[in-house]
Amino acid sequence: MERTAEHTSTAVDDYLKSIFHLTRGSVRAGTRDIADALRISQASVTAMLKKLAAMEPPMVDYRKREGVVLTKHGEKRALSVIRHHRLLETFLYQTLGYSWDEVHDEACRLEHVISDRFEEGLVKLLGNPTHDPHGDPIPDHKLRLGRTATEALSALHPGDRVVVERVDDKDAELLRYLAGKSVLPGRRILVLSRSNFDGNLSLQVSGCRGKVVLGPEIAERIFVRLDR
Amino acid sequence: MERTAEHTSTAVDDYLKSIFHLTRGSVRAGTRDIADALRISQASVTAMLKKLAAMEPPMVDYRKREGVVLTKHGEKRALSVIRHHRLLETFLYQTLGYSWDEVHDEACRLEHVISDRFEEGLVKLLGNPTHDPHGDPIPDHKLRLGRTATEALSALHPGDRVVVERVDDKDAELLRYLAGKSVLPGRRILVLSRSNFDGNLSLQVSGCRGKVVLGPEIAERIFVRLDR
DNA sequence: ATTCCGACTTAGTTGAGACTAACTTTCAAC
DNA sequence: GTTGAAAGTTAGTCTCAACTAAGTCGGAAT
Repeated sequence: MERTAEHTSTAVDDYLKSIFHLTRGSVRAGTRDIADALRISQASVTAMLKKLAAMEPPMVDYRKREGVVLTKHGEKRALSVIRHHRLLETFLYQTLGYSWDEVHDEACRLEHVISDRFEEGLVKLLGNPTHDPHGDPIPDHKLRLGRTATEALSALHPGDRVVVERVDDKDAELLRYLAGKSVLPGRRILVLSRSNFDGNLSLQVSGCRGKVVLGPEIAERIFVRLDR
Repeated sequence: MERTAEHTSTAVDDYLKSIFHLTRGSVRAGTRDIADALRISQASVTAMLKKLAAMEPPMVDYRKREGVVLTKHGEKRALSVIRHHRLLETFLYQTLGYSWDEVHDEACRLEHVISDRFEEGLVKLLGNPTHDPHGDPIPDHKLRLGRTATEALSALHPGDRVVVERVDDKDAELLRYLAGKSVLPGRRILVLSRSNFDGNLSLQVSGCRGKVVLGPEIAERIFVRLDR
């Protein structure tokens, strides 16, 4: 009902979130990468990057043909949206009984709309959680992002014992597939072998009889820490 | 993140909701009334009414200079949004610990965005509630709106004993004021007297020592049923 | 019957945020 | 060094939903 203009729009939030994720590792995000992540045209991205850079205070440092990074302000805003997103995922999973693969899309819609009061309510209800259902760390109330030293499952060798920490949450079909194989955050895994031919990993998963075989593209999206 | 186009937009939802509320009682809603309710210009309303009438299926029956009513489809949609709104208010109040006057604005933002799955989760969590914290009936899953035979407190006479059923929820300041006087849904009230001079009502409220005096504009926004 | 006011409509504009089409820059391969 | 593709930018357009300004309509009071 209330036609209250938000300080930053849904679209702006989405751009900042994408840039945040894309600039983990690489220094600057390219127009192309952002366009692909948001499934919009490159031209639209160029236009928006100019706006983000022209805001007061500026949300990004944008240089033509060199890409963007977030400014301090842009990063704060991105982390705030990510905090909302991950708190919501945790809530949907724990309180509303959503399955693992359903939480992402709903959280994407709600994250732009909830107030500080709502966030506070969730924190209290959920007991100040530190990780969402996929194992991603939830930025704290000062928007400091916890790090969990992890590596991709695909980088392991036979004999390694690890615990699943986090799974890339973008792809609902993948999540459903992995849930079927019991590859969930918290599960322990023993790497049995790796094929020299196709790179497939053969795994023993705790609480699951028989072995699980995963292709390298999938193993790259599962993050683990060493067990013990 | 996902740029999924909703079937009806936030703006459309708000128009349908307004028209629904305005056409309780009066037959057709006028452009002026809708403009005031949504705090936008008359011209904007005229433009949107044309669009709503041109939709497939049409959401309203609009006749120039005669006003609008909802069609069956428009009413279904309005009731769906109202169901979302009132379920959310109940959730915010009961589960997240919001106060009486905080729930409306937050629900107004969330109501457009939650999925059927979310609605279902709320219903299960809250035990299929029939009324929101202000006493308004929540449309059921078939979108049938329960009626509670009530009359405005302002229509009562000295000696009447009533129970507060519902309070107009639009005005957060009013809600805070009434909460301070313990005029809440469920409270019993005895009407002590009414002033011939200014129409003020003098009341005895259950669980509250001393009497409460309310002006007629306020009493018009409090709905009650007879006690016993 | 005229007048006047308020409700309503029309016409034209704006700003967000998307799009396509066409041009430029960069860079790797030859 | 030229060339060709991929990445990036510019220019112009579209839709949505708001706006203002300038009319029109209709009913009540004179």
